Amino acid sequence: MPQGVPNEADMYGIYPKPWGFEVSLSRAGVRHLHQFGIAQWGDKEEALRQARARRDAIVQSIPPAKRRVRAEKVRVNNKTGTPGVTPIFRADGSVQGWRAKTYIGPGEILRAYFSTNEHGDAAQTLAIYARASQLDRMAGLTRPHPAEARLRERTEPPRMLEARKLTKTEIVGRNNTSGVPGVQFKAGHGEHPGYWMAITGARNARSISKAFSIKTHGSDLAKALAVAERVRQLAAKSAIPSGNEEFRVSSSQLDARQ
DNA sequence: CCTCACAGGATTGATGACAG
DNA sequence: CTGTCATCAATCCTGTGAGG
Repeated sequence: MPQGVPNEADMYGIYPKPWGFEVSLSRAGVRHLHQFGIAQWGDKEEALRQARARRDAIVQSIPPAKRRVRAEKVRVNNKTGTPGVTPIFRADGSVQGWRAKTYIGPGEILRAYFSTNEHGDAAQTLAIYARASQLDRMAGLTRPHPAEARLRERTEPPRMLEARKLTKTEIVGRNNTSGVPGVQFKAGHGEHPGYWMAITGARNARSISKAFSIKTHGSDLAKALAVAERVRQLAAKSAIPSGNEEFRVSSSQLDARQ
């Protein structure tokens, strides 16, 4: 359908973002927008794969409008009540005739004219019938994008999403120094070597945190204790994730030390 | 500070309306 | 009959604010 400069075929409806990819398709006035962050899906390739799968699912489940339906829609600037049918006026303002015009495709515009001299009041009706006849020549769906039809008519269903989306508490921030979300290093004052700290935010409450001194536990154990504390904090928050490799590894490391 | 949902503006081609 | 302009609707793109 009418559009800006179309994306490359494999990127139809997909827009790269600094943080990942956005899927944005519009059907029947409804915008279908989904975002796939690199942090949530592990890497850029996986985020793009997920975005494509979602895009394909939308394209295959929601076809674009039929061209004929769109052509029959009465627009706000229509003055006759019948799209494609317009009166032709003489210089004195009287109606000279009625015309039906329909755009079928490039280089194929159907036109029919009915003068009031020849047909009288029936000219408008004849033009309306002609318009209906012209619309019978209009087939197919609107083309939102050159690649849309190929994607929609693909026989195989879109690949289902195998990867698990990370929750917010599992996402490792770009500036995270520990590799574990919610666990961070805090420098100590003066000669103190510092701390490993677990911190978890709480909805409608102050965040909870606990520090483990490197001076007391040593760097590795302090970090492991902070990771374990983070797990405990998440459990207390009733949001403990399952099957998270990061936590399993960290917990086993802690177990080996105790 | 980061992610993400949401909103809205810019851009563009298809189409209707209209003038000559 | 033909050309031009206005409008529409979808894609493309950017900004903002909530939540963590």
